[in-house]
Amino acid sequence: MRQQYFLAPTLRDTPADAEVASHRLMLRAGLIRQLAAGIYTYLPLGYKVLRKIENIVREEMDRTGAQEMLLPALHPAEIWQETGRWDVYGPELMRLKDRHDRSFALGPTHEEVITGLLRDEVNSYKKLPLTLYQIQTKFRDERRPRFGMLRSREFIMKDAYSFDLDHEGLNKSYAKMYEAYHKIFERCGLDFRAVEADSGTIGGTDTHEFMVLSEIGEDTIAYCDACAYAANIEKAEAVQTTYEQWATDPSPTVETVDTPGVRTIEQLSDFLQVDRKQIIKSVALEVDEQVVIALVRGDYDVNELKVKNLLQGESVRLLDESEVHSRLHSVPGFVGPIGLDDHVRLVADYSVRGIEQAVVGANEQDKHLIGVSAERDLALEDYYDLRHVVEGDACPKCQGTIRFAQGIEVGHVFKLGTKYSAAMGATYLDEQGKAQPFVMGCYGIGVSRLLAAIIEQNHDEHGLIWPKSVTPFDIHLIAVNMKDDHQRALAEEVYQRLLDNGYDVLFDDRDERAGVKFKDADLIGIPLRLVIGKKSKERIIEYKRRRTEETGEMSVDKLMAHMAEMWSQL
RNA sequence: CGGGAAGUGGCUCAGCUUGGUAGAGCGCCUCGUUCGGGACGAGGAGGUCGCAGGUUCAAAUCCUGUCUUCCCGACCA
Repeated sequence: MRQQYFLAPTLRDTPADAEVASHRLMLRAGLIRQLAAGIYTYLPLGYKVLRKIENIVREEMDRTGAQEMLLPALHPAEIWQETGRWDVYGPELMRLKDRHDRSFALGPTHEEVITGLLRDEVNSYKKLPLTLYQIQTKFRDERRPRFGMLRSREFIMKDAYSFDLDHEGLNKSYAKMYEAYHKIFERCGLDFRAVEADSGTIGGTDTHEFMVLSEIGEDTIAYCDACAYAANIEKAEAVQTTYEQWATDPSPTVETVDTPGVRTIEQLSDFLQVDRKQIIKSVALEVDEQVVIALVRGDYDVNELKVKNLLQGESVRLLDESEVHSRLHSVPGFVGPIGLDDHVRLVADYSVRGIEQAVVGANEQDKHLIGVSAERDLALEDYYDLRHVVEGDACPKCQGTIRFAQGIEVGHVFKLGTKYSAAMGATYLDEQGKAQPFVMGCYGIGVSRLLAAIIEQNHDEHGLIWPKSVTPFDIHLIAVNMKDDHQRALAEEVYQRLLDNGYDVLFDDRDERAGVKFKDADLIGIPLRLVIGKKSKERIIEYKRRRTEETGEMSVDKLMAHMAEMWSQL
């Protein structure tokens, strides 16, 4: 491609609205332009990379035996109503009406559509297992699109769906995908971890997220410094903490003390001169319709998701201040586990077990209770893992220690089971002629997010640095001075020879000064650069590797041998 | 949805406090000089100052409303 007419408008100044590196560089290097919040145009350069990523995904999917297809992006409301997700999915579902006032949605994911298809088209155990996938534009009306392509409202996703006879089959399909995902992200040149996760609104049991390690990642990963254990912080197991670690003398009787205006654990710890570990934190939640108080030791935080999962609820949220009064008959900042109404469900984290002389809220303005014994005074049936892990926790799998890292979620694999097939009556006939629901898995990769994640891990202060596998061009050929006849002629010759030998070349044939060309080349980040300049009369040209900045010279007559060697070393 | 910031030519921004003529740098076009890390000179094109309403003889500037974008939080595949 000749750069003179190639639409890759580079910017000298950083667009004011771009904060994160990938967004900034994609705009500056001319990969994308923004149309609206979370909605982007892919310019030729950006689209070229995107297609390379798609092809890696496609190759690895095909290798597992999955079949590519394309489902509609526009979905009639009825199919979403069948599974109940028309209501459950909420405002993130982009909805619209046609001229007859019929409701539609722009697909944010395709469980309904694919399950509906299989319900009609596959009826026999003889046709299973089956895995189908597509690479397609998805729509999600994010509350807050941000970080450029990392969280957008219209994005490109690869979604795959497996259909099996039973859970054993699902496990095999899942394992294949899990392995394929590793290959895909390795081929993209990424530093990533597969982590255990919560399944969220898509539903299902087992699930892993694929996280690209990055400081700007929105997810926190808890990983072990000794073994392979890694989990999203929302899911990470907290090891049962034992009584002996913080036991104090047995409690005397419970007393009420005045604590005017003391509302936080920190203030309380200062005010009463007690260790935070001696305070029992009471968090007021609603799980589905049920009011729940979750107890955790004062130096920990409640993981709401764990509370929801313990009670097998569908939703969880904090009660707001007015609800603490109206539904809990307590006072915000002074909520405690003693003297609650019967309808309130009390659950406690392992860390609460055995605390003596504890401090808790009194459910009265400006009052706390002291001298509480968890065993004696709290009517607890049992203790559970309800807290967030913290750095330094013990690993749940080995003797190691938990550390945190930030990650960008680029892939997610779920075992759905029969959640959708049962809801939609999607069944096959087994060998006994009996109808059985498909046992399903679903597997997503945010392809456009992957593009941004690759950039987050592959750039420097000058611009992009493409991994070989996804680079938009193989070689950036620069003629320093297009007005010099020797240089121009040699550049044209080299360009043709590279093309003839199968290299994809961006040829900077613009009538620009050398500095402009070099700056743009650094910004665009093609891994190999060939510069045709002063020594063109001697048929000598220079090369530079973008990533290492290594430079050198070569004779044009040995061009192909050199290129083959340099390319193989990338 | 709560909090904060910002909308002036393609990009980065000044002007607004104290109302009166719309500016700079980069980019773009023409000519000349230059030509290995974002050149220089001269000339030129390009802007209903986000939109609507109000105040005023007069609004980019003051007032009200509204839309959009970004950041933090809440929320979330």
